[in-house]
Formats: sequence, C-alpha cells, structure tokens
Amino acid sequence: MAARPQSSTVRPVRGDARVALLEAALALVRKQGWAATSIDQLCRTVGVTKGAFFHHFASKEALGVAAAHYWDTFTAPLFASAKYHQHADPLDRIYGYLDFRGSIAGGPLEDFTCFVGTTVQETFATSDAIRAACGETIRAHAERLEGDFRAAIALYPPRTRVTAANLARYTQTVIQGGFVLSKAQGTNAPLLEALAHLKQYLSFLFEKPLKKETSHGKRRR
Amino acid sequence: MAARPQSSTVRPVRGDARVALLEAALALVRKQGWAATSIDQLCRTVGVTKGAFFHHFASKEALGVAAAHYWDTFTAPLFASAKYHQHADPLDRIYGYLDFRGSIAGGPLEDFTCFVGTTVQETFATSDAIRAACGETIRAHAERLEGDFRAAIALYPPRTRVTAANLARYTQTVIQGGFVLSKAQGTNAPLLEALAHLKQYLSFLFEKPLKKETSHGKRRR
DNA sequence: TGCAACATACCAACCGGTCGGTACGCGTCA
DNA sequence: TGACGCGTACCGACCGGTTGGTATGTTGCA
Repeated sequence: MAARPQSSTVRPVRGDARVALLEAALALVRKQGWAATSIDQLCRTVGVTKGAFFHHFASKEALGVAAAHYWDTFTAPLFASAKYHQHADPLDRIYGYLDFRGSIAGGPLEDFTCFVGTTVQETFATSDAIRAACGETIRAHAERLEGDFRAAIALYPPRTRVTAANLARYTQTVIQGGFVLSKAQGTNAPLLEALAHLKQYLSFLFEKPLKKETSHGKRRR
Repeated sequence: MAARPQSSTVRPVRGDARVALLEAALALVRKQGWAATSIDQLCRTVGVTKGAFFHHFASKEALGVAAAHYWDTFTAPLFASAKYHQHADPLDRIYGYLDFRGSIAGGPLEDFTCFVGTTVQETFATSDAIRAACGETIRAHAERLEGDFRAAIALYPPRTRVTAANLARYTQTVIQGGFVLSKAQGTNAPLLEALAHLKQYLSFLFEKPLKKETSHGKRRR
C-alpha cells in the first residue's frame, strides 16, 4: 500500500479529460442513445469525477454540441484519407465512397452507425443547440461530396435535372435510413442493400454502368 | 369551487387508460425520444396514476413493445384507406404511395415522423424485445408494398435484377432517412427531396416515365 | 361477491447540476 | 535559486428532484 499512485496509467493524464469525455460520449450515445447516457456514466467510464465534467462543459447540452462537432473532426479524416479519392473519374469516386461506407459497416452496429443521426432524432424538438450542431455536421459531410457530384454532372449530363447539393443530401438520407433499418433488423444487410440501390440509381441517372464487383448486399450476407 | 369533479371529461372514462397511455406514448416519444419520456409524464398527460400504468404494463419495456404494435395497427388503416390504391397500374400505386407520404409530411416534424424509427435507434442494443417489435412493425409495413412491387416487376421488367421485398425495404430506408435529415435540418424538405429521388429511381428501373405534376421538393418549399 | 380497473403511498437508485476545496504547472521577480 | 502568485484541471460531497418499480388499498361494474 506504500506504492505511490501511478497516476499516469490508472487514470488519463491530466489534460485529457475533455477529449476522453467526448470520445466516451460518442461510444455510449451511439449504443444507448442520448438521454440514456448519463453524466455519471460518462465520468465513470473515463475515470474522472463530475467536477472534471462540469469544468469542461457547462451542461449536458453543451457536451452534446461539442460532441457533434467532435464527431465531424473525428470522421472527416477517415473519409479524407480513404483511397477512393484516387479515381480519376468523379463518378468512380462517388461509387468508391459508397463502397467504402459498405466496407466499414462490419461488426456491432454501434461501431459504424452515426452519432449525430442518433442524437438528433432524440433532441430535434427539445434542444435547438444540439439539433443545429448535428444538422451542421451532416451538412458538412454531405458538402464534401458535392465537388465530385458537380464534376460528375458536368462529365455525364444527367437524365433529369438534379443538383450536386441535392444528390449529396440524398446520399446521406439513404445512409441514415440504412442505419435505422439495420438497427431494426439487427444486421447490416439493409444498409448494404440501400447502398447498392443508390449506386444503381446513380448509374441510371448518369448513364454510366456499374462494374460487376460492386454489388453490395446482393449475394453476400 | 364547490363544483363536483366532472370525472368524465377531465379524465378518460374507466377502461380507456391503456389505449390513452399508448397514444400518449406515441406522441411524446416521437417528440422527445424513448428514454426522455418517463412513466410519470405519460401518466400525467393522460390523467391517471402509476397504479394504472403498472396495471396494464409490466414495465416500461413492455409499454414499448405494446406501443410498437399499436403503431402498426394505428398507421395501417391510414395507408389502407388512402386513395392511391385505386390506380389500375401497380407502379402508379407505388408512386401514389410515395406522393401520399409526401402529402402527409406537413406541420411539426413530430406529427409525421415515425415512432418505431425513433425508438429503435435508442433501444436496439439495450432492449431486444423493443428492437424486435420495431423491426417487425417496419417489416410489416414494407411487406404491404410488396404486392404492388411484385406486380410492377411482372408488368415492367426491371433493368436490373431486383426483388419486391428488396425494393419495399429500400423504400422504407429512404423514408426513414428522410425523417432523420428532416429533423436535423428542421424542415420537411429533405424528406420531400428523397421521395422525389426514389420515384426517379423507380421510373428509371421500370422504364416508366413520371408525370409532370409528381415532383415533390423540386420547386416548392 | 368477485374481479378488473384503478388510486395512494412509498422506495432506493439515480438524475443533472452546484460548490468549496485541492493538486500542479508556469511565469515572474527578488 | 526559490518562493510567490495565479490559472487550469480536477476532486468529491452534496442538493432537490425524478426515475422505474412495488405494495397495498379503494372503487365500480357484472
């Protein structure tokens, strides 16, 4: 008992509490939802006390806003560094994005579903601050697809009048819906199916056929 | 102040508590989410006490399961009696279904979004009973579209291999995603946009052009 | 008379949030 | 060189209220 407390291992080093709380919030909220995740539970999982929590966040709502922003900075590099950006053809980059979303949809549902999608469903009517932060995060993610969609529209004149922003938003709609259905069915199959349908839609719209191998959710389970 | 308590108006008549609680659950959960809706709040809004609640439901989880089933019996007649079933062409019936979903998407978001979609996002990992009930409700709703999709596939051979069940599920995916995006943006526009894209997809797939008037979310806001 | 449909009172655990205090790194000046 | 002041990071007890749930009545209709 005389051993000195090895504070650097048993507990996050001083200064990490804020990030640790944000990361715990992402994990727990994705699994349990926003309201079911209590401040006490967050503090317990990262090994700090409530004093630390309220030193960094004015309220639970403030944590929600910060977590939505953090989710953006957390996921943006994941997609930015993915290799589908290498394709020369903008439409191939979009197909690649959809394939990439399918490829990371493995393991437990709470590990690949969306923090902001889950959170905004609970808070859209009770906290405008959280709602706005989640909306902004989704908008920002969709916006990063707009360049490729704009180039695709220029390169392959679409059969109907569409805009890049419109298509980018629809892409996110399909993905978010895939999350909901997947959670309800307890398998990632609905998400993979939805990605395949979306790709088919784009191939019809831009009149550029799909390669054979890109058929998520058709045969494989 | 001497007026006798008019129990028949201020409080539901004896025997109605169960249905009243279910209906209150639908309304409150759609607005606030599952975990944020407490048993006390439910009892307060319908004017009964906890004794009544636990007389009808063994637990909050049991209420969730019952509410998911109730949601199905509550919404099924709404769609069954809609007039889009009158169309002779099965694809027109499906277009009509999508237009109908757009036409009821007015007013506050919590009035036209989906109870089971909201609930399952919160409970998929913490209550398998609720998750299964929500999944079954979505599946049952999708299944009611399968007949029309099967007829459409027979009538208009699709450009790629699809199944009626597959398309019906994808339809629900798009709608659920539209709800999420709409909540995040605070307007029904994303849902209307998504319905328009889905119709466009079906028109490509079945090679049956859309009529002009059916263009939700394009010009109108 | 019996039983379904409630009401009432109560419980321990937990909720978000407050508050006084403490440990510690860092710049400053004698 | 060191000690002083100060700001940041964090602790942990505590608050009033709420949570889901229970045990025990009371009411009213068949």
